[in-house]
Amino acid sequence: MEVTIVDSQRLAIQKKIDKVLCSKADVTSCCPIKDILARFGDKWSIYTILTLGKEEKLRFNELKSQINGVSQRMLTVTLRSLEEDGLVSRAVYAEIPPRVEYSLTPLGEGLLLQLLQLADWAKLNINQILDARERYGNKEMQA
Amino acid sequence: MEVTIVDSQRLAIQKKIDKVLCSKADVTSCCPIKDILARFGDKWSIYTILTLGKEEKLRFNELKSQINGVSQRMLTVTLRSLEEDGLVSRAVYAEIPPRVEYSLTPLGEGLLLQLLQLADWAKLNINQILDARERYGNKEMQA
DNA sequence: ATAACTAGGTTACTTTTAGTAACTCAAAGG
DNA sequence: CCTTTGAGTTACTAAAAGTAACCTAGTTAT
Repeated sequence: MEVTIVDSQRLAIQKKIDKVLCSKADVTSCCPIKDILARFGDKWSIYTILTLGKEEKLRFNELKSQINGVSQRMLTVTLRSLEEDGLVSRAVYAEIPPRVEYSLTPLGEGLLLQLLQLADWAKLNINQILDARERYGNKEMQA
Repeated sequence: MEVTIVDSQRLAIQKKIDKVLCSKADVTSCCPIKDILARFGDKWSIYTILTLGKEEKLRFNELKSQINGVSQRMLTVTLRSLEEDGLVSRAVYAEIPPRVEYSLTPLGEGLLLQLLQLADWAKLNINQILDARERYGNKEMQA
């Protein structure tokens, strides 16, 4: 149970990594994984996608109240960038007061499914990570 | 091919999301997915994990030259935080000039496998995202 | 013997990005 | 005519990412 990657897997993994990393020269221009991860590196994007995943449509203030701690500006900025990438769609109804409904696009739902897979791994391993952090903290103390 | 999530899946997904989001109150304290994603939200962590995945051990400057564009400080900071979380291990040899070897821990290799899965999705869908961005850019122009 | 090189960092500084608080719009209700 | 409502902006501050120059201590080259 010590080794996660066995030698037979290693070669295939190395090939895959090479493809993911693209050639060294143009990491910034073509690397899809960087692009995708940059998308939810900021903490609000994940919550926004997950929250929108629960109900098919949500209005701005419904989202704001369900995503605990987000400010208006941060939610606006997050939604705009998700919309820009085609992960979230925004429907504006010309009413007063205004009504705007947000929902995941099919592409956004696809990403949601990936996030949930990652969440499964996270749930299984979070304790190992927390333990490691604690050990590291103790080591720091001594130094 | 339009709809990614069919109704039969919807309920299971909603349940999963609820678990992932934890209760609204303690998002900051317990949410594993936030913790995991926060880990490679910064752009260098992904590259570091992927690069370490290719070879079992790498020295500081080998890493630095393989991760195109990273500065010494950023690599140091990134490696320290990965080490803190138990994803990367750091072996120091008391020589002059110093030798320090970095490698993925089993936990880190587990995360690597997850990242590669995500990369598969990213590769399949990056064009849709780039197209959406272009459309959005054009819409902006008109406004 | 001193200048430059090495590996693996730090320190001090600058630029981006995240985040907060207060303001806007236009109509409806009191 | 003053407040409320929903969905945002604007102007500002705090925090994070990133850069450039420096450090250490022993080895080789001049």
